[in-house]
Amino acid sequence: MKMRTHTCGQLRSAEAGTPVQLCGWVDSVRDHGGLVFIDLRDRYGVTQCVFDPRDSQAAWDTAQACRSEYVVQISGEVRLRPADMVNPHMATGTIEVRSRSITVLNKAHTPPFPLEDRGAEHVGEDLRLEFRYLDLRRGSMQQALLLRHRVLQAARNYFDEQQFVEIETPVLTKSTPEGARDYLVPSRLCPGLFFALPQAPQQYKQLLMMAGLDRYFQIARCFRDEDLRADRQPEFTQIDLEMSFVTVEDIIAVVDGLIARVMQEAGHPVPALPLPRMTWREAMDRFGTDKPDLRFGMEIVDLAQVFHGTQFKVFARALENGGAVKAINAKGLFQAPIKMVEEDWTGLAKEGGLGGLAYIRVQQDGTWKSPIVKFFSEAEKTALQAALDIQPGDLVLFGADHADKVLPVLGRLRLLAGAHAGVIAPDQFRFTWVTGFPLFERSEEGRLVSVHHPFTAPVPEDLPLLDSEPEQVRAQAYDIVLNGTELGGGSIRIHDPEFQARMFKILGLPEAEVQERFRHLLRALEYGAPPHGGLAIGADRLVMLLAGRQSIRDVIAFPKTQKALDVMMNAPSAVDEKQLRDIHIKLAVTPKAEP
RNA sequence: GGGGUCGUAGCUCAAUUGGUUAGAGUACCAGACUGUCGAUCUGGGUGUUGCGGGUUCAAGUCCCGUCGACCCCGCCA
Repeated sequence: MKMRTHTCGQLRSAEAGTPVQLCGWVDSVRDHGGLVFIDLRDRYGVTQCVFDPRDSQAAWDTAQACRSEYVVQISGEVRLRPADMVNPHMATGTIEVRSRSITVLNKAHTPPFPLEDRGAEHVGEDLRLEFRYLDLRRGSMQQALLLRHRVLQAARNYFDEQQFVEIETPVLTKSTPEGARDYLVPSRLCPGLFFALPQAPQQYKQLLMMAGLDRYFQIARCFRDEDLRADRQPEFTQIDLEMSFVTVEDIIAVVDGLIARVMQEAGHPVPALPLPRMTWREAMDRFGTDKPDLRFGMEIVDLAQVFHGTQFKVFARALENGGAVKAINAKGLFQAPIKMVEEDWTGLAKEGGLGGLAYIRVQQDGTWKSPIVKFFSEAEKTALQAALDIQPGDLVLFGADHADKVLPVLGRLRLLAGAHAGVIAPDQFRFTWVTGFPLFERSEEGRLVSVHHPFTAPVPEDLPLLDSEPEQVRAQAYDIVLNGTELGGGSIRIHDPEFQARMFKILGLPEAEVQERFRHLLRALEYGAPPHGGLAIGADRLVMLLAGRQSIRDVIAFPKTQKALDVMMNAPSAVDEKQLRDIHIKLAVTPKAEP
């Protein structure tokens, strides 16, 4: 005999008269003294079960003693509800189960927070995480996990159709000091040596191309020991892929198809393909960021022409020093609190290295209120109005300094202004590719470092600049961006061992270090490496955006808190002496007592 | 490492200028009720105001420290 014949979301009018047995959680008990109603819940839905003492006194007794979240088994018969008792808000609202017996499979304490989505949305997240198994009983959390499953399943199907092979790569691997901080795992068999958990399967997937696997993908867990954010967890999931004998165009086409498939699976409008593209330079100039949010305007406008030869010293000095004067028009925000503009936003500009933040508030009658307008000539005002399409009610924000300082500041102000104005449509999905990233940038110490990673191939026509002006060299790298979030990125890799060695040299890596860290890769390149490239998409971020959530924690079953703690399992935790002895570790600190 | 918001009943929150016995909704408990479905009605407060110290006649409120959650900067090749 099965424990249940149907699920709690399954029964309809067609089953009227059928004997059924249901299992689930007590969602609510409504005790009328005579009749008792139990709403029985499982993953699939809720079914109303009615207990009438005239049907079974024993069942009625048990039913009225049930409490929320008891796990019960109910058997009875499906019955059509009278027309005036149909509940149009329930999928199973046309029927109920006339119950003849009920078994309490397990009692339950009163939950520490309400499990109805209505009451649970404002519950402290730390409490939800401590009792995550209860939090995950909630419909909205189950929907999120279900969407995640469907998106990943759709990705698997898509890649399978495209002749990709799913291959697992090691989780115990080698530390790579560049990039993010590694999670380390001590080796018991090799005293004093450590594995690292992978930040990404980068080198393994390249080696799979050299193995001739040609098209690889993996839903890969990755680990980075860095500080957390709403969209960053120390362990996260990438949809990782790599292809041989391809150009940038081939990879973008495959990912375009994946995006379309996933959007369809999530029930969102499928974007027209190919997805739009812009260069990194254009993204920086128009949006002040390499991950532009295209859901609203307020784009950055260059004012070098407008203020050429201006009397306003701040702008004149910036332009004379090879800098820039740029602005955004925060449309309609002339009444933004002056405190926000002069303290929060100006503070942000100063953090970004600017001297301050100039602004104009355009009153409804068209007059410009601003500390700086008095320095502008009539011609400048006219040109400025035209350049920024200034209308009554607008707020114009200026930045004047070197472009690489001005642009990021205006980019961040644009996002704040857009949010403040409420013009960022939450239900829109605006994808864009960003291509042509610089290959190198200068580190704080002035050293040349890879923007992406040291295996990234340069754009061929920029090769002559490699030694003379390395910072002008563009990479064959690309990011896929959705609504201002970097979803993923990748590149065409270097497949020539001599060129790869030259790259390490340009990056200033000592030969000994190259040998220690990358010998396997350089050697593999010498045994017949195909041209190849790939990309990785942040699966958590993708699902978060598709689900309309604000945090990736909402689409991860068991996420960590901002201090990277698992407050349900209470991890990390102290270990005993013997465990430490086994792995040859001596603690330099006494662990803080656990909470 | 830095900036910010917060911490009061199981949960979500309130508590005037520092002033009586810390309240409300909900949950929970008990009772009533044969058609409810956010059931209803009656009754019940279940509290280490995160923790430690200080100021004061008096602290949920002010000060110092500390712990924790969240958001952001740095960081994330």
